[in-house]
Amino acid sequence: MSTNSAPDEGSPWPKKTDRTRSRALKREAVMTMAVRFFNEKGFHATSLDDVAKALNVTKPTIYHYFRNKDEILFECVVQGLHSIADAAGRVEAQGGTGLERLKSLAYMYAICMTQDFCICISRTADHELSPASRARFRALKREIDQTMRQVIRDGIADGTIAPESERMISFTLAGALNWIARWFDPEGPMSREEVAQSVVSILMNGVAAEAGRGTPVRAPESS
Amino acid sequence: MSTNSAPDEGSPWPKKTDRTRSRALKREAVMTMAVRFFNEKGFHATSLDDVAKALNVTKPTIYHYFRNKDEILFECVVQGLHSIADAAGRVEAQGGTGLERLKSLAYMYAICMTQDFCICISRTADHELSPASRARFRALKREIDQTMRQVIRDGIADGTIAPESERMISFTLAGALNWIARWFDPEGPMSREEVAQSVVSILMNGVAAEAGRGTPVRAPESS
DNA sequence: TCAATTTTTTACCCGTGAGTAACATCCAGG
DNA sequence: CCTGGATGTTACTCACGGGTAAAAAATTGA
Repeated sequence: MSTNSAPDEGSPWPKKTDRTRSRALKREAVMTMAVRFFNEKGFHATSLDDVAKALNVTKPTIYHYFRNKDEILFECVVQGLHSIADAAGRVEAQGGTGLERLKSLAYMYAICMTQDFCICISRTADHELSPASRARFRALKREIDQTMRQVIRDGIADGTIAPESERMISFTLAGALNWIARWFDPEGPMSREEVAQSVVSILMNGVAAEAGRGTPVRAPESS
Repeated sequence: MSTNSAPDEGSPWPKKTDRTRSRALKREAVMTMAVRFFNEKGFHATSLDDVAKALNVTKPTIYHYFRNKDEILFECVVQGLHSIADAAGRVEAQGGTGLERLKSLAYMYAICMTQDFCICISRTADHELSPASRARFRALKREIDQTMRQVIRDGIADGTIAPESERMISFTLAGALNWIARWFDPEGPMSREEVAQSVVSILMNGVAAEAGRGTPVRAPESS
């Protein structure tokens, strides 16, 4: 990384490191504040003046750390996506049946969805991002989706997951899990762990009691 | 309605009716066009000039039929909510066990979520509405939620629905169902009926095959 | 202490889009 | 045919907010 040949072992830390560290810290501070606004008021309704004021600085200061508003949003969702992808990666490596791994994955996913950067994912429609960011956003989401589908396929293969369409299962799970971001309240009656536990259990075992399992849907007459 | 005392029985329809009818038709036309833009580009990113141009009129014409932009969005989501509430009402009246009624409700809900006005509900964050509209929006959603919870309670009482938390069940279902609005593509491989059928079946019966039902979630180590 | 660099501010520009005023047009009914 | 209401247009106002230029302030290294 460094261009000078002197060893980095010297006790007094090189200034450069300190500089970049504090710069990174300030970027983080901007993102943490911004994501809170985005989640509460929405991306469009949040002005960078709002964010700046909340950080006790002025708008151009923010532009010293980010190229534009889009970049801030993008880095927020990427941060969230990384935390989910990490969890997914850990689960993929873990042993067990397909169902066991899917449970772990869904549980971790649910936990993530109660935190700011992931909440931001769920609330961000991709048309809010610039075309370039949008493409990368979608690609990252697809990666996670692929991991999930692989686990589902494994589970269907080993007989622990019901042989429904893998595509429909992943959409259904993603829906229920992403939706958590919309209603979870950290001040509410249940902890994030309890919520995750409960939602996953419902998804895995279904809503029906043992008795009525497998009966077809009866739609009411007319449209 | 009319101030004149003459009977409305005359064969040639009174002009007043015609007027109000065409006015209503034009309001509808505006909404149908607007909702398409809202769903595709988002509410904030849609300008009324866009909508007007697509209808071959100018912006002030739209203001002749709606007080402001908020009113348009509000009436769109209300239209969607009414279609869901109607379905919910029909299901509530229908006989059968709690589970059977919940299945019907979820099925109808899913069908609705593939249509423009309901898609708009799912994509509309309530901070996009004015405080007044937002309150009514929430109230309508709560009504539907109450109906759903009642059905769930009935099902738990009659033993056809698993005795999980009614609140968690309704959130999980709502999430999976509302999410349909985000990914369903009428041009895609499955019809709306097939999608609804499949999602409902997964929700009711769960993802797990018979074998692995009821085993607890194992979270991967660390966070 | 002084020069160079980074960080932050003040003071702007400018495009966009909601909403309006005032004028034109079209139609009924007397 | 002429008047009044409904419908539509042109031509605007105006606030808001993303983004920038340039100067000031703070920091660092010598």
